Amino acid sequence: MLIATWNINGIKARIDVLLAWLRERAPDVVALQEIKSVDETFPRADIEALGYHVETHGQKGFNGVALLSKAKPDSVERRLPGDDADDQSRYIEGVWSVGARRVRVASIYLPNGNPLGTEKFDYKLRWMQRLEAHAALRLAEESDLVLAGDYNVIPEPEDAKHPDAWLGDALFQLESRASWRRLQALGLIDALRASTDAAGTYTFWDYQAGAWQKNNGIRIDHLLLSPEAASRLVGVGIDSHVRAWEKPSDHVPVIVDLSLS
DNA sequence: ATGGCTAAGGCACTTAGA
Repeated sequence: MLIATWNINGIKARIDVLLAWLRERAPDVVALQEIKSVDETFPRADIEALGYHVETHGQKGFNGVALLSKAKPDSVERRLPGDDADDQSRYIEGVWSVGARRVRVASIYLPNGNPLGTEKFDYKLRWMQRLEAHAALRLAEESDLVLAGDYNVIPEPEDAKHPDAWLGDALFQLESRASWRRLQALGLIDALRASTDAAGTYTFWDYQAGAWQKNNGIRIDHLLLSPEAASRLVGVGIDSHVRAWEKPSDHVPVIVDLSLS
């Protein structure tokens, strides 16, 4: 079962690229972030024509997450619990039956948090605390769980081409990285790091200053797996070639292959 | 100290991203 995450950076601007990648990869479940669209104007027909079911949690102008899947989910939940006043669309999760197993997949768009010293960074850290609490509840179910998304966290220095350049950035702050580590202390496994310790495995390259051409990237898009899911992990990939396509997102898809059923 | 680009809203430029 192929499960992917991709910050698409605007679904309407990226529909052709998305359809081409869906045809090429034929993933079973796709977690999208930054759809930058309300639910009503999400281009669902084009995606449904390829045989995908579409669940959105959109917002006007920015943010927004979605789940695409070959099979219709048994159930879907929107919003990360823990703050009823939070009206930013950054979380959606679904459950699919695969044989006798139940697989839960979340699409997460974690707040960027810049600039430091502002409410935005506080919001990022509070959001991460809420994610920790929610992940702990889900892990207690002891079943297949994939928390996929744009975490906006550079976990370690080897996850950036120029780590020093990120020292003053919310993505590489000790507090952000500490919360990331606490998620793993709960039992979640970083799928990419379960398969390789290689440096230079990036998922984002800025549009500016020839970052792609210089491979000046960072790894911020992640799939965290429950122990049950991790025991079925048979492959991890970063589809970095998509970054070289016409009109690309600045993020690329990251994908895991789970051997279920 | 310095975001060089891109998307969206809405129709000139601002906000947001990472």
